[in-house]
Amino acid sequence: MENQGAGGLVSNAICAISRHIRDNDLMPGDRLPSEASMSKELNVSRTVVREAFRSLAAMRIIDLATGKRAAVAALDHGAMSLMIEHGVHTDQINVQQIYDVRRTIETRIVTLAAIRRSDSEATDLLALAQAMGHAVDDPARLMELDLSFHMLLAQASRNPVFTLIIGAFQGITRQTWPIGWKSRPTPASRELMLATHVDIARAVAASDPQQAVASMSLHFD
Amino acid sequence: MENQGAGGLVSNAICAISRHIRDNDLMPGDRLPSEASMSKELNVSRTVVREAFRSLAAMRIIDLATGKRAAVAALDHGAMSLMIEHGVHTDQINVQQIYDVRRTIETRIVTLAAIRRSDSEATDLLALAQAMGHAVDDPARLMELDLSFHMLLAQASRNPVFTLIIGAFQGITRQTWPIGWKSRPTPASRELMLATHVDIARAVAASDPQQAVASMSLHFD
DNA sequence: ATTATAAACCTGTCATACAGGTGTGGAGGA
DNA sequence: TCCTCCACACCTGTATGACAGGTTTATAAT
Repeated sequence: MENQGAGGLVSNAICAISRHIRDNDLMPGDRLPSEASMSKELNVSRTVVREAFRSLAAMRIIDLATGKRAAVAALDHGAMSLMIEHGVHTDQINVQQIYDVRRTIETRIVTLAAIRRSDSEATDLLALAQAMGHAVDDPARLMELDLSFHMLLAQASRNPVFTLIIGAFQGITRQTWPIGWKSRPTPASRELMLATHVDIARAVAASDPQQAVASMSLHFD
Repeated sequence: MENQGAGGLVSNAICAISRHIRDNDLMPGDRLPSEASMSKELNVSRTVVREAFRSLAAMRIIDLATGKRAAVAALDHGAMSLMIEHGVHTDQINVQQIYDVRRTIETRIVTLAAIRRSDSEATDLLALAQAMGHAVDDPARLMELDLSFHMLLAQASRNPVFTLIIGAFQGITRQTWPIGWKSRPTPASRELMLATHVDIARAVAASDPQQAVASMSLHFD
């Protein structure tokens, strides 16, 4: 992929495994060679192969499980979530910047979702928005519903990259959401926030992109 | 971070190291404990600690170097790039979808860049756009200039998350750019594409967000 | 005080061993 | 012939010990 003959044996092994996936057109779920056969093929110790596998697993490119052989992984935002959290904790990213990205992306997402959503997504979205209204007194639950709402919206956009990015923000959002909630102390402002979600869901269900964007803008103010 | 008492010793170690970074407020460049001391503290073998370090290094959360102790890493898109490439190679993402995300994001980027760009960024951007004009016959070089152009634009937006995401697309773009270039065979259409970049650079230099967005839209058509 | 050198420390890699999870094929029964 | 169950082969997870080479630090010599 990038390092070929240098950079340490582990890097080489990572490249070799990645190449193996590409060259054999492996799809998610397909299994890779065992550590032993890999180490024989590359003429390195099992240690090296193991560390390579671990590295790919950390990036969620492959799945590891004891006893079973490694398998190609499906798209997953877990690793990206950790990376974003790291950036925030080390003051390289601030929450406001993430908010700006989310606004940019979710504006596009909601447009696509209004056009491409399936019927079941429309109903689920509405159900989530309404469930949020019933969880005003349970912040933890409310937060999870909020996260699910935006995640489902992203899925409805039918663009996995959007889903990936929104998912990548979940980790840090879980840690900062309560702060935002506390900054909205009056019942009126809280009701407004919940109403916004219902509006978005309704606009998406009605396949009305413009109304959806308008509601989303409100949500981010 | 997430797994506490379960999921394998390596996961535990990863969490412990992450926590160590957060609890001690380590900043990029700060060094972590050695593998040996870590393994003693966590009561696991050095093998486990090593695999944990490797995992964090794969996500570019820490930097490893032989002889030196591990250090907290600066934000880097290398890992995300690999993840995106993996998604494309396994048919979980298609290039068109990435294009849509780029368009969405770069439209916002160019607005911010027009507002927040430094003077040197404005000059560099123009220089890059013009250099592209002189490299029409050298596709490889042209591509790299193109990538640098959009990367610099992202940096000028003063939002590292945008920079991160644009950077994450570099890997796959390097593999698909030539295809797009070939689909633009006539000199006229190629000139147009180059002119678009100059237009963007000029609009950003002139601090004219609306013109910048207009030029960017053209670029994506 | 500066510099050269040696010792201490650290990571990269290997070989080996063993516990425990997984999958498969074959033996035996219906 | 087909199904069930089990033992065995295979595989991963973890530990230990060893050694080569790179890095840092402390020491000694100038």
